[in-house]
Amino acid sequence: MSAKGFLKPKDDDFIPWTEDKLDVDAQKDTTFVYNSTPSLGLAAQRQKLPIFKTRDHILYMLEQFQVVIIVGETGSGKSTQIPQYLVEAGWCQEEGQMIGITEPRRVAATTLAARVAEEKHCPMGELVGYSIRFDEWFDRAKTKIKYMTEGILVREMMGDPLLKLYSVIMLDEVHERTAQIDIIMGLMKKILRKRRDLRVIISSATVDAEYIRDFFNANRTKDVSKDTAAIMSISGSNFSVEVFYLNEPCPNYVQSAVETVLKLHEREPPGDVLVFLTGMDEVDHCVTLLKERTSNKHSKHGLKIWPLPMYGSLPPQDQLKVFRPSLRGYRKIVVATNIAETSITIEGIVYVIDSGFVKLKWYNADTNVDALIVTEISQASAEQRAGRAGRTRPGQCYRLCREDDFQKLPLNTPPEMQRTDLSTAVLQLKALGIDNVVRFEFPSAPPSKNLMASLELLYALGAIDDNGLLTKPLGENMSELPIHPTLSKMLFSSTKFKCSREIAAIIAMLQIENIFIKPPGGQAGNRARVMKRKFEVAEGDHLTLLNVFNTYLKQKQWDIKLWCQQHFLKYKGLKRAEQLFEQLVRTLKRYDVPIQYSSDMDEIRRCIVSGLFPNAAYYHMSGSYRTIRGDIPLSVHPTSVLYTLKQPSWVVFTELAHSKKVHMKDITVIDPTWLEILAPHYYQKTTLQRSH
DNA sequence: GAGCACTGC
Repeated sequence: MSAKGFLKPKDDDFIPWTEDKLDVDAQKDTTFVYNSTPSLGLAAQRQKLPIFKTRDHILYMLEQFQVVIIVGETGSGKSTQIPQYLVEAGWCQEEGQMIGITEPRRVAATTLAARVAEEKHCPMGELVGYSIRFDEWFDRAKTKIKYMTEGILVREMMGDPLLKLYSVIMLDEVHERTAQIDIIMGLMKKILRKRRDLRVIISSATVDAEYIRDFFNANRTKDVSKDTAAIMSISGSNFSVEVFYLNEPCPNYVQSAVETVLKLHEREPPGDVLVFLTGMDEVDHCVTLLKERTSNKHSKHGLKIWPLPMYGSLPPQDQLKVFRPSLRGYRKIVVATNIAETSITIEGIVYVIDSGFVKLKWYNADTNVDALIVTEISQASAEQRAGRAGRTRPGQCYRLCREDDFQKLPLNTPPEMQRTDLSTAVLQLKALGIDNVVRFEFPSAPPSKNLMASLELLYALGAIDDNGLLTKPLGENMSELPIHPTLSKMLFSSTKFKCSREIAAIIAMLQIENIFIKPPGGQAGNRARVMKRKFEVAEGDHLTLLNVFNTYLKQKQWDIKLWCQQHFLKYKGLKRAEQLFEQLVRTLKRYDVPIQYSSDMDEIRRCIVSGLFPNAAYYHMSGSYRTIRGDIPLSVHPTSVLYTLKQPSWVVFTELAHSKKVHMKDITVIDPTWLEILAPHYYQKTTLQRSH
């Protein structure tokens, strides 16, 4: 059955291996006692889920252990069922106590809450509720099951350090190891020492279960009966997936993916295909190649192929196409970025082709910013991708590498904490009472170089003092805002420049990427360029964004969607910017910062420098920019308004994007004397003169 | 001449 060029691995259906391993471990830790309480009032449908037979087991484990790590595949129903079991078993009987469940994504929090509310036949926000930014639906008196995003729980910890509102916290999808979940786990370990009654359920899908158990296990003796954390596993309802490898390493995975699609298409029975590549360019290229190679060609099953791209920046109407079932006589080939690994699920996929690569954020301590780098995926990630083939029936996964090389891949993707800019996380930890972040028990310690760089930045911004303590009020106020510290500094210094309203607007706009729609080439492309030019100002991108935002607000009376369309602006993006803007204004008011309108563009630019001064660059005689500190060569990003204008001598930027070159994004033209005045502690006059 | 995916009182 296997397509040519692929070797069948030794009896290696990928699903059972984690499970077997973990089951053995769980058995070692404890003797299971099943109590036989009859489960009353449960819908028959719920009882059919694979998790149901382990219901009593889970409840038993929770009585024995403070922390229970549950390893289960998607489709086991753990995210919807466990909270209900807990309520049924009386874990929320105490007045006002709840079960809290964290999710890494907003959609997960809302859709899970909706499903559980439906199963419980209750209106949303009563017994079952959710809380995500800008949208919450729960009742302090009635809600017993609350789904939320991870960030929300971190915020709640700032006001309720022992999480007294909760009797059980369930952390879902912990294997994704977001920065927020690592903060939560580190703090949770401290909370558990103080609150013996609190229980934590950790749901994870991969091999890091043992690592997490050891992290939480408070038992330092050899006597396993004293363990406080244990693992149990739940089988899912996924079908088996047969895995194939290449005989020879492949030099070009896009090309190899195309060939694999074509071979598979000719030989294998009907069923849709999902191809994993790393970025938009590769996806578009692959789709083009597939279309070229297969015009009018039918497979032996009489099928034609229907290639579709899928990535985050694709217009929503095009994204929706991948969810449509294949037309009769067609085999759907979805060519996607990592978006299809966890964020979206496409039904009907039977074949997965995995390039083995992904673009990941990596912090660069030299430039002080995150860069996107094409990286080999981990084995765990590869399993997750393969699993996408087994959702409706047994599937196949073709890995575009040799099996030997696959075995050499890291088991897990490094947690976000070890890869990305830590300044926001460090500021949050300080606000959560962790004065010495170097000694904080991170589930996985970040590189100390990165930690030091973030402390240095926070110090330069004035958020922490000589002792590393949060300054009052600046550092404390900054930690409350869900934005990068350079931006929150900018916001709080806006009082001095009497332009808080405009700075809030600029920051809100910076949170939305690609506010300008770029139609694919031709006449529309030209019109879009003309429209964009209407908003552009020579001072740079920040003031251009302010211009767009202000003009948008003025249009409000009229048909705003049409206006956005005519000006090639994303209506949804602007709508969200407006929401963010209002939230920032509310926060400012809470701190008694007056909301001041300003039309003094120089003052606004000075205020921008007061936060972005660490990201300053000058025009070098070599014809490109250089960072003032470190002398790293930089270019203007093609989306910047400065790209087509005469290159100014001095700029500050918000972000860097690494591709072939390092590009500055969202730039403002500055006067170098502002750096001397606004950041004398950071730049010495001599450095600036040398650069000039 | 260029954009993995998320998130946040």
